[in-house]
Amino acid sequence: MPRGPRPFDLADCAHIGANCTLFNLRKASRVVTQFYDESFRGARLRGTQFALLAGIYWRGTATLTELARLLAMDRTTLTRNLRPLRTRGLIFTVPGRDRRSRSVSITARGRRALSMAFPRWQNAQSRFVRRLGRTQWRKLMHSLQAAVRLGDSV
Amino acid sequence: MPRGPRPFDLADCAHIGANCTLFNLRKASRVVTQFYDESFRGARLRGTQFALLAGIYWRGTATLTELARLLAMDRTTLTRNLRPLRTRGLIFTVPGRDRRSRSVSITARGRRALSMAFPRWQNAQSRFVRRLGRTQWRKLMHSLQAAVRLGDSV
DNA sequence: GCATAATACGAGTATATACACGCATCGGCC
DNA sequence: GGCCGATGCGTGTATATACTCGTATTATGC
Repeated sequence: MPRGPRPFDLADCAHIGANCTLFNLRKASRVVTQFYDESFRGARLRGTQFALLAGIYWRGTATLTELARLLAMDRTTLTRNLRPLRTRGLIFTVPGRDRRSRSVSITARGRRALSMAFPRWQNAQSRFVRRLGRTQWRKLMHSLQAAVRLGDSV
Repeated sequence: MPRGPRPFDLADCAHIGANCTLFNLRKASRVVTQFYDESFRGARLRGTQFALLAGIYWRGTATLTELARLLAMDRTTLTRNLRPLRTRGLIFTVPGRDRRSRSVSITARGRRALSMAFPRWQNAQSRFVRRLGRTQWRKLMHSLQAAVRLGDSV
């Protein structure tokens, strides 16, 4: 007769390293972050900051909430990530339509920093695509964007 | 006659959101982390901590450096990530072969926590695979593992 | 017009991540 | 046996990330 559910699923935990989406995604994130930051070493921007600044440049003026949603980032995280950029005068915030909201924009200095760092991004990006192979890279990008879309509906 | 390289590549920066591997990977990482952590809400472990604990369980006893390499994680990051697990008595460290090295192992309490949280992981994992579609999920995993392998040779 | 829900934001707290640096220890070389 | 590079770790510092809570403002229902 059945003994009911096992109390321990420990044996199954052995396969988490191979099967867990979260584990593998974060691991890849660490690897790629370090890969890109190699190219940004010695620059005053990191890869993450460069991408954020480029996002602000691309988006034009946006409120914190809009930008956070665009980046699938918690709003309070965005606020804190903006701080080093703001301190260095690469971005600025002004009151939005409401007296509640604040809008973020890139400064001239920010545009200069962006264009100065662009070759470093290009270097990291091309190194990465070459090492992975363009076909495999495209698959990776498609898969990532499919995963990101899951967040939109939530 | 050629004018040399343009001083500004700002126009190209507009495409970073679509092309940058780092940006898209970190964005996906945020989305998926939140997706998994929904299932771990109310539990005493987060998704990341569960995965780390499962890794320690799977690996058996390992030094910090070995484990960090296995996770593609900076050694000092691992030390800090272990702290909350250690404080709660889910893992313990003993001197290794050397008097320099320290080995990490899971405790009985850690095994219990792991098996208690396993259904939550299973819930998140199955929800994710279902939402993404099994075929697309497999592609994602393959792509991520290919990206991770880039770190091995570095 | 006013009470109330909804929206927008920051601060506090905690984890996740990595680099630079320094300390302790080990192994090899003389 | 002692020096010296290599190895293993922890701490200090800084960024990256998200949740909870509190405050201010706006919109809505009556």
